Amino acid sequence: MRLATWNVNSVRARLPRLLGWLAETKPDVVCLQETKCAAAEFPVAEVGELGYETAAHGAGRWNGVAVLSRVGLDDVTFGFPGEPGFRGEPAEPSLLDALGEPEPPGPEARALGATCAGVRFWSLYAPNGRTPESAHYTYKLAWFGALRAALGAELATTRALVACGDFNVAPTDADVWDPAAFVGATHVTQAERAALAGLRALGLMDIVPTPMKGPNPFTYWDYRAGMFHKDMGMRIDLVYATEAVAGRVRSAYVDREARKGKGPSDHAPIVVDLQ
DNA sequence: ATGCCTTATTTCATAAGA
Repeated sequence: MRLATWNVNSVRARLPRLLGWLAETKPDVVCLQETKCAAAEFPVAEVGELGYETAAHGAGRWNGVAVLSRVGLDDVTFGFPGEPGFRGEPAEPSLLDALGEPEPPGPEARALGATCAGVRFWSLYAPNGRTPESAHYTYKLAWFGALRAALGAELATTRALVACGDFNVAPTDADVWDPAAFVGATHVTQAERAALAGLRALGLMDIVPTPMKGPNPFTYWDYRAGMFHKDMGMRIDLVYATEAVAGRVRSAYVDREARKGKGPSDHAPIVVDLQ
């Protein structure tokens, strides 16, 4: 079985490239992030022509996740139990606050679970966090905490599970092009890395992909200033798998070819082949 | 060679990304 994860940065803007990549790479299961469209707007028919079923979770211009599968797609779950929403700083006290307990914000479209060929998949798009001082950072850590609890509950009864996607955390200093450039920034803080360690403590293993070129298994390069061409990137897209899956891994690579050329996503796909 | 930011939207400007 061939599985993949890819932050496509808009599935509709990326559709020609996504279809070409699917036809060439022929993954069996694909977890997509930042689809940036409502579920009803997802190009289900187009990927269907290539043999894929779709489960899509999205609410418009931000976020959005999906799973494509040509080996079955069952038990689809939109979001996870306890998933928090974002609560920003209110500009002024709202009328609702004055009336009592404010309504908690609903979760964003950042997680979708599905079972394909006997493997439980989670396509995940972690909050960015913006800066360590931001309410978005607090939200990011809360989201990871709830994710850990939800995955832990599933793992009580599930042996084969893959939680993959854009985690928006670089696991180590080797996973950014220049650690000095990230001092005081999000994606590299101790608390974010501890959140990843919490997931690994559930029994999930980090399937580190092989780079196609150079020493760094980066998966993201900013669009600006020729960052890709200088390999000034980050490894923030991760594949976390239980032993039952990790033990079947024959190879894993970052498809940097998909980051080249006209109109790429700023993330490259990770492709994993299982026995 | 791989090439210097892109996306969707309340669109000719903005928020967000990481």
